[in-house]
Amino acid sequence: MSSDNGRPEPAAEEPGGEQLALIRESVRKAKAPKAKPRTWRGAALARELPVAKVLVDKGPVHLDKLWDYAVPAEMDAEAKPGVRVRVRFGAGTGKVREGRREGGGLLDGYIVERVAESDYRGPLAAVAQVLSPEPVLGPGLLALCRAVADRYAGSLADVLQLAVPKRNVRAEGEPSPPPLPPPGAPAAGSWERYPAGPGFLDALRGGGTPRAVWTALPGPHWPREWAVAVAATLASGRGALVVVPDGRTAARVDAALTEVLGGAGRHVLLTADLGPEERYRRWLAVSRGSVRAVVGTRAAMFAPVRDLGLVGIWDDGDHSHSDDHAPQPHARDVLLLRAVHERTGFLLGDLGRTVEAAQLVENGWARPLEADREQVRAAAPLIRTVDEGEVARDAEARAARLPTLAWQTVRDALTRGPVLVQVPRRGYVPRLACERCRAAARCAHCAGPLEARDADRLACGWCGRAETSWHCAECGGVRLRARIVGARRTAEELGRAFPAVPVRTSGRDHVLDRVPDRPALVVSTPGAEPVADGGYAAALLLDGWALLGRPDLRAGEEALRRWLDAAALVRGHADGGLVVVTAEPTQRPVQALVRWDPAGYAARELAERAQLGFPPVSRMASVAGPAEAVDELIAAARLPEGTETLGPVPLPLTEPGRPRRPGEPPPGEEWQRALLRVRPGQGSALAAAVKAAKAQRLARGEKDPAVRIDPFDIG
DNA sequence: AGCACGCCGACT
DNA sequence: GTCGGCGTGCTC
Repeated sequence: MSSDNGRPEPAAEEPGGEQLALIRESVRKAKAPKAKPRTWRGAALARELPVAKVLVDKGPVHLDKLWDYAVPAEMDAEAKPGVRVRVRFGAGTGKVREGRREGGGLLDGYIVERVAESDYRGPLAAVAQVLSPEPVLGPGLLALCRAVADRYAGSLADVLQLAVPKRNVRAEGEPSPPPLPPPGAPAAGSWERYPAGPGFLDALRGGGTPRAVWTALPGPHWPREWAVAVAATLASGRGALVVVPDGRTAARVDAALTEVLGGAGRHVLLTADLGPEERYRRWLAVSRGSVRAVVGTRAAMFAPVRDLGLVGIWDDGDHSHSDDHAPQPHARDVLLLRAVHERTGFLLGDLGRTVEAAQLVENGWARPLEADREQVRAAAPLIRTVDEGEVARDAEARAARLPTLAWQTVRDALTRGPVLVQVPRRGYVPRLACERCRAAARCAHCAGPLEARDADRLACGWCGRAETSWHCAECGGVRLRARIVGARRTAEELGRAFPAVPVRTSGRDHVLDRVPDRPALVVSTPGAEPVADGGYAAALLLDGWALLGRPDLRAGEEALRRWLDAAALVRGHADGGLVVVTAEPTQRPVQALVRWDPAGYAARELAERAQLGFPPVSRMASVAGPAEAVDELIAAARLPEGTETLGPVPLPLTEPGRPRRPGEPPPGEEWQRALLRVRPGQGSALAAAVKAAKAQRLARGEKDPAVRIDPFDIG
């Protein structure tokens, strides 16, 4: 019964599509293009609801609407809402010539709805084929995808490609296991360490929808705490979804869930490294309601969990939470949308705190879920700082390239266990800073970051204005210093210094998961730190200035995040854990680390962003493309009143050979980028205006600039 | 994206 | 007079 062939041979064997195509052709022959809709009545159409509203999933963006197709009677049973279909699209009108088949190419899509009548004034083509009877796009998932598309000024089709996995015939053919009954309520366990912890769990267990920003205590307990929160939600008869930045973390939470839920039947792990087939198998288990708890990486944010009671995200500052496919939705935002639309609880957990999380707390949408100061002090290691200036003055340190305190700390700690050494990755471009107070140099007009254009010319990276008489807004200084990325400290160097101790490395290429509880030096780049089974005895966080000097609005936040992540792997103060960070002790992120006060840091940062008109308080859209395209899009958009346009400024050329990231010019093309900035509360109006302008331009077949809402990687 | 239709210049 | 340029617009 295969119907996939390109040969239009025996009409009898080809159900539906061909037959209706013929009918339609005869209609066209019989009468002029317009009028006479429904002449195809009498064909073998479904008796009830013979019209399918179809969402075409590939092809040009402006097809971002529903199209009506006729449902042949043979397909009636299978052509349910949510199933994948193929339809003929385009160019159908004129091809009456003999010897050629009518209709344009076959496009994939989904049936969104079955209705009784079409309001399209013309003959309907038929659904060409139901690809599979599996309803993969339910009403909830569709509504979510629509909301995400609007939020990001993107097309529904683009979002669907992120949300619905590719079909796999084998996985789809298998039944999913029957659902297990909800588990019993778990004990609060280490959640007791947070005053509001047990109450949060009680609310979940009781069917409530609590919302919290959770600042996790350093140490190894948070994966299990996630598992307990999920179990409490399952106990209420609802589902739960937790999104984490990477597969390593997902595996840790998955293991904790298996433990807490007493087996693997009630939850699934959804990560990219499963491969398409297994991933689809698990996704189907969720979609079919046989599993109601999901932990996974960012694509799992769309998982169609039935009767969702809790959405969670861990470490929302990690860049992996932002999808790199258009329209680049961020897991935090998608889960926020789900929490609102699906009326669920919300838990954002982090060792630190992003400015966005601080905003959720500040505007009262979520409650802080934090431990008392004494708990924090006991769980966190002791933090010592070594000033860069001190390193320079200390002759011994300069020779050894490590300050004395760091040497002593390592030597001492190595008698008690492994020592972690965090070394920034190379390739960070430092930004310009005041020589006296080291505040970032910002544009006097729009507060964008100043950049050195060539030899001595300064210009703003946002609005492009030249700066000829810069002076520091903080201290009045007039001299800038451009910092240079220093040499990377290598594992070999440390190996020579401590010949008796094994040296392990973990970085982009080889990421270690765990290291045993034995003396060893573990050299790692930020984000790749292995977990030490008994906690590290100490950690060195080297070259802090390289993290702090990044030309990014989030440099401080990001540096603090990297440090907290590494320091959280070190034994607590009570167990002798010690961290040495080489960075200016006067810098705010450094002070926040020493006090272990990420919430305070984020609150201050948020206040400052508000004052300077930075995201996330102000909302922004970035528009990048060829100069005319950018200008035209902005001119055509009916932007909310008071929208500021910064730029356009030329973007750096893409070096050939390097994989191109979205929003970057193709090699050889010169692109401009403008930033649109609106006041708080106008973010969705901005997205809607840009989306409308994009659609309008695309309808005329013009090249569309790359639009990004809330870009986080700007100056 | 394709592929129509549609309204102005070089040609038999 | 006709053929044909590719500039707008539609595709169920």
